[in-house]
Amino acid sequence: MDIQLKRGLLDVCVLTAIQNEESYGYKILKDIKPYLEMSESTLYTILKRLEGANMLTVRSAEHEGRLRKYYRITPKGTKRIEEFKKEWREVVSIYRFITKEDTEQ
Amino acid sequence: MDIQLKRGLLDVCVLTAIQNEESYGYKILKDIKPYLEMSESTLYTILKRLEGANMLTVRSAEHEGRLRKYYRITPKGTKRIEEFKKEWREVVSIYRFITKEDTEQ
DNA sequence: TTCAATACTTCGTGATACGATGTATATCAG
DNA sequence: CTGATATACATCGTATCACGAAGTATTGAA
Repeated sequence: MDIQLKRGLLDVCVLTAIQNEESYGYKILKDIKPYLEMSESTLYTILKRLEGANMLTVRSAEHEGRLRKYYRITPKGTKRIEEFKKEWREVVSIYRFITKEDTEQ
Repeated sequence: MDIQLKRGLLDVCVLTAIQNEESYGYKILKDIKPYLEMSESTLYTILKRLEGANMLTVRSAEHEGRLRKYYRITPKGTKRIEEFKKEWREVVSIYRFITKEDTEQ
């Protein structure tokens, strides 16, 4: 899938993945992959960014000898998802513009 | 509208605007604006990029004392639009992932 | 012991949208 | 005549960002 087209979806996908219960990097990646290909470096970059924007909080915990960082969504993160849904209407109207102009169908 | 969300739509919008008949920068901008806010510098950057990618061709012509550059779509440009439409299905499936996870509705 | 899976990190790079700024002409109101 | 607005295109610098590459470290199965 075209990178540019992904860009507006990545952040919201990550927030969605931790929306109902806290999760950790590796699991988030697995959960998202069936819908959207995302590399590890991309995910951890996004998690840092979302943390910086106060859209999620982090806690570290040890799980079977390995470090895990659990991410939990904040109200600001939830708000971000809601805003995305509102903007989606605009996206659909742009999609209609693109398909409407196609007289060849 | 969020810049990131725009990114995958801009190129295709511009191609759509010249899909049925050749057009020029200023007119393309006006045609697209009702659907999607785009600055002049962005448009001309995109037109250059699409020209470099052989998705459109350019011819210069004088119109009432002013220079105009007319842009015409190429088969490669048309193909780009078609590919976008195919990718759209993936985008919709991602949108469903985002809304489906929302148990609060 | 070698490999895959789990788990997170950092660095560098290329792509790109956009604001700011500039050039130039036509038109129209005052 | 003057100033503002619309038309029309161009360039530069910057900030954002996705990603590949490479690295660290543990567990468990072949």
